[in-house]
Amino acid sequence: MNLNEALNLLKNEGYKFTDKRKDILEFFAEEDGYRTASDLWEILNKKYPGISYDTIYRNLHLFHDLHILESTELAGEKHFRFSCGHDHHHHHFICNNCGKTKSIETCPMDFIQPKFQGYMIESHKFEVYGLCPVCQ
Amino acid sequence: MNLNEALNLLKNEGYKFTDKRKDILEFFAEEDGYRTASDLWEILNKKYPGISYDTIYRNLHLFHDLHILESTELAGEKHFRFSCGHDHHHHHFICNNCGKTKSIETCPMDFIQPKFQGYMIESHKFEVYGLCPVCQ
DNA sequence: TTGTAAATAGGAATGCTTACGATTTACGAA
DNA sequence: TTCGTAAATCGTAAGCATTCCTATTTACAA
Repeated sequence: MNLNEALNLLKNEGYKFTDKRKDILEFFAEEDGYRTASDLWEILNKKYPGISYDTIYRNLHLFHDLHILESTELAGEKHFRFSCGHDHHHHHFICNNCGKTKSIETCPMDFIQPKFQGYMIESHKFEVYGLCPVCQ
Repeated sequence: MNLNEALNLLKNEGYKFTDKRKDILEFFAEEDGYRTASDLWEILNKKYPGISYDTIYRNLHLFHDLHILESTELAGEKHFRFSCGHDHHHHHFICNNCGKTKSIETCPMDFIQPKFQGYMIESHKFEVYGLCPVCQ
């Protein structure tokens, strides 16, 4: 997923193209890490003073539903990042300081699946937290 | 960790012994899964009508700090369970319906640690979600 | 039995998120 | 290009989990 793919997906699904949606997608396309709704609001409010939180959250959910963004919960707050898992399943290391991520290609489910006979597995979460080389 | 160990730990650390603390610990000792603050409030309010949420949260945090309870975040809400990780590190399968858990002894960090040269790993989260045999 | 710090009650405040009526806007059709 | 309409946004209120605060009560040691 990149910026153009996301813009095309929006158009193909029949959603309207607005400056704010473009700027939201550009924001996430430029970031390589998890960001919160208020991170996004801080940036957009410079260009669109008084932008509604409704607009922020509505579009975050829309983009998430369209799989343009993926999300995770960190410290009780939802965080979003540009989706990078369209072509292959993987997990993330997430820097506790800057929010930037590093892909982890190994999926622990490959090792433990056999141990869950009788259980219906619906999803899983594997994330590693710490400090990236830059933030140490 | 069991109920008596928890009660002794409380006493040894100099905390006062109250009926509410006893009942909170008994609640978690009887449950074998993750429960929320309001789950707990629902139960305690029967015996102590009007019990303050302050009491609930203050004690949940106390017990968590004392490692009597462990916690995780599910669907935007903090969940707590009696700690079972004192003697050995492990992860959990968590039933999406009843909250009950099953231990996972395999830790994915054993496989991926070498791939993080230059990164300072501080913590990790691995949880599997689905339906337990009873809830299917 | 009493003194005191700890614990609790009751309720207000906070922070993130969602909801909603009124207004504006994107965009296809005329 | 203009117009009509559904979609998008605004401004603000409400919801929910959680935290905070002060007055009151309680556990427990002296």
